[in-house]
Amino acid sequence: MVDTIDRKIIDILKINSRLAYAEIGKKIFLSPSSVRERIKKLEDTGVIQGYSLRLDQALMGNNLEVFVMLKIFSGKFQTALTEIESYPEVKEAYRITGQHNFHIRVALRDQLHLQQFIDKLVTFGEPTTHLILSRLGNEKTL
Amino acid sequence: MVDTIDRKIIDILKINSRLAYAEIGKKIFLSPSSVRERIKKLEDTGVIQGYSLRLDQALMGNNLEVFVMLKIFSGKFQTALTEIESYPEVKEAYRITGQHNFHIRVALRDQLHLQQFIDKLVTFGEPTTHLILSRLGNEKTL
DNA sequence: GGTGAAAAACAGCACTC
DNA sequence: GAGTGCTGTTTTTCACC
Repeated sequence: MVDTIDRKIIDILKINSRLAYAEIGKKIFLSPSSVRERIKKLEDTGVIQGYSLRLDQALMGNNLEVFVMLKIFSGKFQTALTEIESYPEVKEAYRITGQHNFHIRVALRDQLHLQQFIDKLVTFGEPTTHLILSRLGNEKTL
Repeated sequence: MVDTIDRKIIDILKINSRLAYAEIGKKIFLSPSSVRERIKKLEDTGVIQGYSLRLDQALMGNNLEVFVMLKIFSGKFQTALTEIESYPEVKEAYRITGQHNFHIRVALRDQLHLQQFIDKLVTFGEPTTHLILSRLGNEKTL
């Protein structure tokens, strides 16, 4: 379903999804229209779910990035789901196996903001927080 | 530095970074050239670090996604850094505070692939693995 | 998968406020 | 400094081979 050429295109789009089809074509020796058709097919079949961007959270005014693992209180699962989805601070959220039910990455302005955020979480679960010191290799995908 | 209009543009690009400047302009009542100028400035100042895409890892042939927390053996820190960066299975990697030194998200084909991956990690650290059951709200940013 | 032509989008710059 | 309009160039989008 996803062949070698598709993978090459995807690898290029990972690094820069705004590249012109013609530019992508040059790299893999394919005409712009063929590149476009393949990308369209990848979109239609759902392999490519969308196009996003990498941001510098510090320059966005968020000087604090943390992971929060959440152990949800019994009966609060649905609440947790809706709440987590609604917070703009949450950049990624996953349901996971293990001691905790959710794993989220959060971008915050400062310690006070973190405190306020934690205060919201404790109403439906028990959070464990880890600070993010740095991110490795910034050219990967979602 | 990043004002309200910039934030609106960023929010639009988060959802679809391939939108034309004219389309973005329509949404926020700004001319295409102004949108273009603002985006260029955001790129130049480093707020926007690049453009990427959201993939369906299952459709990419990776039916297993996991988080791995790594406690690096003493003296193996530099090795860990280089190794982690080099694995194509690693989709995101962070240095964090707490019991573990690294937190990585990994996409794998199957259980065997996971086993082989873990085998590589144990040479420089102690891994703790959590399966990812699902991802919430797929329209967020890196 | 490629080609070619029309339509759209982009990049650069001069101009206004 | 920020926004707009204009212009040449590039890219996209088709129908068709």
